[in-house]
Amino acid sequence: MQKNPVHCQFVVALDSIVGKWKPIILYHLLQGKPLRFNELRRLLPDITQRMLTLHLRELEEEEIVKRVIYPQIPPKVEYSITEYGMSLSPILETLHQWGVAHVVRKQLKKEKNEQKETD
Amino acid sequence: MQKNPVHCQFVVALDSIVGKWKPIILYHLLQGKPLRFNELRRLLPDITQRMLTLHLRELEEEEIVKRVIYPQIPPKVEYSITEYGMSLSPILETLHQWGVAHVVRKQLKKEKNEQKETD
DNA sequence: CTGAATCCCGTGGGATACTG
DNA sequence: CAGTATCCCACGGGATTCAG
Repeated sequence: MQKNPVHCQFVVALDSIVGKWKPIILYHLLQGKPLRFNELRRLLPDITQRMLTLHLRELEEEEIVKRVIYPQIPPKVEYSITEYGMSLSPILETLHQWGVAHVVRKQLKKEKNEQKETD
Repeated sequence: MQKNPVHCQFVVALDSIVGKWKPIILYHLLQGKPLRFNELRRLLPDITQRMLTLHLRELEEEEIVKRVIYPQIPPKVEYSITEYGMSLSPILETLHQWGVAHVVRKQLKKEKNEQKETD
């Protein structure tokens, strides 16, 4: 191992971001408002409880997300982005912009192909 | 599907970048010089032929990487970054920087913990 | 409400051998 | 040299059930 050129550490960053639901979780938390477990669930209708907790735990582990437990019945837990997690904001923004452009590009290409077929 | 808020398209970008070896492949190709198949293999000592071809095919599919075949014996194939692929450069750079910082941060934390233990 | 525990499956990726 | 073709396995992720 450790053969990665030091100049190539995006993998590290990717590890923190990758996971089927992490991006969208981060997206919602980056809105700023702390969200309860079930609020997140509602925002991600297709996620299972299991995956939501797993991903949140991982993000918490890396101090990207903060978990606050209010000791009361019924339980209340709030998740929010940490200050450190905020540092991801610009890179997610960049990724987002590229993503949008990429989608547009693909779409244009598709239309061109369909154009050809009707020729 | 299609429930992703339009404002959250980093997934698209991530798809183009993610894959065990894609980042490092891109890193090498972004150096600018076209590389032959076996040159890439030598640069990624642990990758299998299979995975190298698979990842290159995927990158080619998205027009991030260009594949040029020189019809000769023995065969010669060169891979290079496309102009479009170059547009990934800034986001990889950003990811890289964050990755480095993240590693440093983790290291510092680890040292702090070890410090505590010796108290 | 916020989880943890099980069980299960598809697929990304590895090892190895073969080919024009 | 630059790949395919097979076979195989680990693991990320899903469905479902139980619990404080």
